[in-house]
Amino acid sequence: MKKRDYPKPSVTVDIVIFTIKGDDLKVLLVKRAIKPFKDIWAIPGGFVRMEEDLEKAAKRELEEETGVKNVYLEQLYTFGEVKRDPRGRVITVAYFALLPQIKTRLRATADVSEARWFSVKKPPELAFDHLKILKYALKRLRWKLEYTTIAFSFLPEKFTLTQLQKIYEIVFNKKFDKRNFRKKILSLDLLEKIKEKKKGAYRPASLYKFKKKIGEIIEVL
Amino acid sequence: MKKRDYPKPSVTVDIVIFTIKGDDLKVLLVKRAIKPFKDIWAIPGGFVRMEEDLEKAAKRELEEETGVKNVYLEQLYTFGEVKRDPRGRVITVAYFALLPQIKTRLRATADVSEARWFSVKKPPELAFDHLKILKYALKRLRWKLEYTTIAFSFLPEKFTLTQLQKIYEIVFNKKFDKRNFRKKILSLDLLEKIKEKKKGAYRPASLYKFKKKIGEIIEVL
DNA sequence: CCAAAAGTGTTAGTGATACACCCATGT
DNA sequence: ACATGGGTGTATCACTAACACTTTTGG
Repeated sequence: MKKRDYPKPSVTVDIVIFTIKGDDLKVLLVKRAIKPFKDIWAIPGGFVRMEEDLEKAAKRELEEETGVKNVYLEQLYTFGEVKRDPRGRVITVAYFALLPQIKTRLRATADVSEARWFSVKKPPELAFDHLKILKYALKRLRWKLEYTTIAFSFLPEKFTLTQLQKIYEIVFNKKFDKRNFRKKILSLDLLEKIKEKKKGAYRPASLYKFKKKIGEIIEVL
Repeated sequence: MKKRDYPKPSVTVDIVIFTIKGDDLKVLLVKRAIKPFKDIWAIPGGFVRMEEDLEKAAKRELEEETGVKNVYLEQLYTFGEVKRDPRGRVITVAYFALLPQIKTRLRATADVSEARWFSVKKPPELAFDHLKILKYALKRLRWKLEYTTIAFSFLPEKFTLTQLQKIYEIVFNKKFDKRNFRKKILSLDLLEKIKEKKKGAYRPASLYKFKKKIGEIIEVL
């Protein structure tokens, strides 16, 4: 039996890409080169192609914007209100991604004149319902950081406990007690101390690495 | 600027509807009356209409199947693999709903020859990737029961602590200690003891009601 | 008075928090 | 020798888990 073709909504994937730079949690935003919301900042995304899985579409967009592969990526929520896009019915499957503190080459594309990292503390005016999406992503990020091991996704392979603690302090925007933090992290038995030490000024810190493979996230509830 | 119309995926909402009957957690399934997967059981759902919000579509489907309104409903996940529907590209936004133990009038529709409650312990063969969706919903249900107050969504307005405990025991498929359970629940200060007692054989149990309005779910982490 | 479910406290162990000083290195 | 971040232990408190008997009612 063949079904008549009813009009269909458009489907996009948008990706809230977080990273940590300096003392700030940053989100990647793009400036729209086309209407609607021309010259307004937005969460990067694009239409889902017919022949590509949703998650693959998200990965493609992520790589197009940042040049980065193999990072933590998770589906966030699907936004499907009728009136959220003035052009017509658009359903957006939002993802969020965490990038380690590496140099990314941000790229402009046909629809986008500029891409930049913004502190989540003071985002610019955002197109569509993207502020809502960003807030939702932040909530989920904090939650995941508390109850899983995704924090490691922000770090390079080798890192110090102080670096790790700083990730938590930045994301939650508060200080933690050094001894308690270390006790708790080490008691989870997720880290391996490696011989190497961090070079640089002052007393060198021990480097650790995550025992599990990259991308393997553990619930530590 | 008008964008050319590219081919678009179809979008459906499917709803995993749970309730508790007797000593079993049940899920509502429908038998498909049309191809593909004709006469195979499936999670109820349907196409999203252009002029209706996603969540509204889910509520409509829910009411069509069960005649019930105002129940707990939450977006679960969006399934968007290319090959998940043999008819072509279909993206499914899955929801899950919890029904109190009430008499529902299950309804057949044009696409559905029958609707029935199945124990989640032994579901029949399911169409499409619906087994995956069901498993995902179960996982989320258990999680939510542990860390929020959705358990009350399974109960009528007035209930006994034993009824509440039984919900937990059924969903987690294990026994809990009566004293510890009561202590914990009561310490959350969510329940109000009401004067009424449960009538029936043996010692009558105190009835309680949830202090918050229906649908108000609280994280109790 | 018997059957059945309701109701109730204490103890031990575990994990969370609060808190301050010495150490290793580079300059 | 000093400035800077690295590294460590203990005591208290709150929460969790284990465990068994008495009470109330209907029949």
